[in-house]
This record gives sequence, C-alpha cells and structure tokens, in this order.
Amino acid sequence: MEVEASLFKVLADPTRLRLAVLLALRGETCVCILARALREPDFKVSRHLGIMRSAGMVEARREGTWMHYRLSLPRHRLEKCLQECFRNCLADHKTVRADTKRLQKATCAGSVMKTCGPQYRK
Amino acid sequence: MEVEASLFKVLADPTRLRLAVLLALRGETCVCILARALREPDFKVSRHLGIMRSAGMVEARREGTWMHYRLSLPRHRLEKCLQECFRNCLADHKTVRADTKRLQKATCAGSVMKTCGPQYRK
DNA sequence: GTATAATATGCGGTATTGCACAGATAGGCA
DNA sequence: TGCCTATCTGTGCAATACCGCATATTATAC
Repeated sequence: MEVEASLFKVLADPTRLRLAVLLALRGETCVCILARALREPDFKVSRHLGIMRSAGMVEARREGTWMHYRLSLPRHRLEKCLQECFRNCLADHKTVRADTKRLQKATCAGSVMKTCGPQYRK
Repeated sequence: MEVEASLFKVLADPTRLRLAVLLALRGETCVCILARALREPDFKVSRHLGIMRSAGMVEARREGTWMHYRLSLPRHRLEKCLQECFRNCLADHKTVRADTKRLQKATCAGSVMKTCGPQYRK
C-alpha cells in the first residue's frame, strides 16, 4: 500500500496538483510555459516536475534546451482513475482556470514566436 | 487548490489509505475492529482517524464506549471520484484483501459476541 | 571560444509528519 | 465505589518536505 499512498503523496502538494491538472488538460508542455502559467519560479516548477517524474507520474522529452513534460500513460487502474479526476473534477477549479488562461498566452522568455518547440511557435 | 491538495495529503499515508478503503467497502466500523483488521495499535488508528475526521473525510458516531467511523458523504465531485477509487481500484489490493479478511473475523477485546454495537454482535 | 536561455541541483533553514510511549478520559458493569 | 475496556491525547524524537537562493548543467547562437 506504500506504493499507492506515495501516488497520493505526489498529488498532496498544490503546485504538483496544478501541474498534473494542466498536463492532463493540455498535454505535453515545456517547463517555462508551465512556470509562467503557474506564476511560480522556474526552479520550483522544475523541482516539482522532477518529483513527479521520479514517481513515474510524468515523462519528459528533451528538445534542444527545452524539456517537455507530459502525463505518463496510466500503469494501472488507480492512475487511470486519478487522471480522470484531473480532467473531470478539477478542470473547472478557479485556480486551474486562471492557470489555463495564462498558459494559453504564454511563450518562453517573454519573447514572441520563437521558443518551446514547433507546437508553440506562432 | 490547497484544499484539494490537502485531500490528497490525507490519503498520502498507507494507514489512512487502508482505513479509507476499508470504510468504503465495509461502511461504518468501530475503532477497535479497524485496529485489529489493520494489525496496528489502537492509538495509531485512532489518531489517523482523527486526522481524516478533521479533514471532513470521515464522520464519527459514539455508541457507549465505542466510536463508529464512516466515510462522509462526498461534498463535491472530487471526493466522489476518490471514493469510487477506493471501491473500484483498491478493493482487490493484496493488503486490503488481508485487512478485509481479518476484519470479518474481528470482535472487540478478543471477547466473543458482545461488543461494538448491534451489527457486530452475534 | 563566449554569451545566453532553459533547466536542474546542492545547500541551509524552517515547518510538518509519523511514530512510540505514557497517561488521561469516559462508559459499562460488578 | 473500583476495575476493565475503548478511545483519545500530550510529549519528545527522528525523518522528511518545501522553500529560496545560488550555482551547475545543457544546448543553442554568435
């Protein structure tokens, strides 16, 4: 049961929960975009993503300087159920809505149309 | 989001997670039965139930010396979803199965047919 | 090579957590 | 009254978690 409890522990931090929900809604996203969406310092976001990663909850893909994180495919029913929670129960949370709104407008480094992989370039 | 994260925090401990699943499967149960089902000292179980209670996840009913705990009715979608997790994703976990098995045989104080409310008296 | 942007990590400090033990409280019963 | 059982709680300790800052790493561009 330690394994299952540790899954919940990963989600027991507001920053990580916000990240999980954003990734569930948005799919693969890079750190700098996430940091701007959450309005949190990038080292903090990076660290929390690292924690989620070592728990197997997210996976990362490097593209040049950027790291793109996404939710892992659920490994068992519990993970599947939790990911549905993100989408079905937390998507319209006030904080998540604000995060999503900022995320839609975000670009890396505040500079326009050049960063964070093809899908986010204008 | 702190509120939601704190819900996950309550479940981020193996003892509390086991208790939550047992209560979801079994319904209202008294502390001494739960302690025996989990094979954990009663003060430990009691303390964890107290934590779950102050988070609003369980409710208690006193009957003489005994305290009967049950899952609260879900207050919102997230809680409903989590309770479904308990039943659908964790019920056949090895630990839970062992807990349930012990729970079925448990009586308070090792003494037979007298304790823990009408529903558990022989 | 240097400079710069994106990301990760080591460190120190503070706060929180879980545990075991002992003791307290409370109800039931002789 | 006193004893027994069930439950809760105060305390101290060790382990862990989160944070901010500074620094390191990595990749790109010049």
